[in-house]
Amino acid sequence: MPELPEVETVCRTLREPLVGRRIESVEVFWPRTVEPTPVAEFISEVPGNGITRVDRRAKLIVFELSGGGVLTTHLRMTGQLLYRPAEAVKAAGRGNHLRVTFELDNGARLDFIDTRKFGRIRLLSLEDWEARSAEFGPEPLEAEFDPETFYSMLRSVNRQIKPLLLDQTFIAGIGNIYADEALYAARIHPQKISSSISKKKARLLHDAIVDTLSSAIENAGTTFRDYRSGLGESGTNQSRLLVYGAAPGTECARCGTPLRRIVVGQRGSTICPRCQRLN
DNA sequence: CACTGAGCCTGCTAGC
DNA sequence: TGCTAGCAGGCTCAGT
Repeated sequence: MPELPEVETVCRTLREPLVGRRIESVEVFWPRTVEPTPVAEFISEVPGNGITRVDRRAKLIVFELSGGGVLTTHLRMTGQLLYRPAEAVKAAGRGNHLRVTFELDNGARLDFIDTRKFGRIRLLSLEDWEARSAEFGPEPLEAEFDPETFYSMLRSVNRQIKPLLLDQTFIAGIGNIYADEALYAARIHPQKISSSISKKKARLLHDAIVDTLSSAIENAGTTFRDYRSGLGESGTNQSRLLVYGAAPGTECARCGTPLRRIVVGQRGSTICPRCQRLN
């Protein structure tokens, strides 16, 4: 599932080929992908726009358009945003799971492929986008996210730490993979109540979040199955994960205790029962 | 306020 | 072997 490092990688790989291009035409094969904009409106509004910026906010890829609007793309679980150079367009064809395609002024194409159809592409005014963006919590790789701030954020609510990390209005961009990895690195149980986390532990968790996300970006993201960069390449970070996706019976890399799979906030979580204790 | 459950989807897999 | 039921999972919304 694409999280901050995967979305950042897609963003970086698409920026160079897309900025400065113009969208010539759009085809929508699955109408719900562009909800709530009606397909007819999407198709009439988007073409003719130049792409002036490609950025990331939380797990969204944001395309700033020359006409003043913004396209935001959320990949959810299985979405892929692939740049097809002109010479590769023919071979790419329509494929099985192509939901939306943008044809560009250089003959290239930007394809939104999404097996499970959970992904969304939204067309927003700049004002609406700014309002939406303001609902997200801080970006964990920005300077504003410092240990002191994080500690006071944790103290401000009484919630289980893992669902809290997954809450995009609390902190932006973290999903199931990196929540499990960061909590394991900081030796914090996913059900630990946020307000009861010590200042020292809060710093450890802060640093674990930053380190986990940064090194995942350096490794171009985690590819389990569907995730690809904007140019179709797999990531390599999966080989560095210590808990997420571990086979049953896998031993903790630190203490050798068999890892355990539990459910927290309705999501599967892998922990070391010895390193990550509730009390 | 904090948490739970349904719904959105399809591909894979465990179990028969 | 062939089938089906159930699971996975980010996010939103309604309900407790």
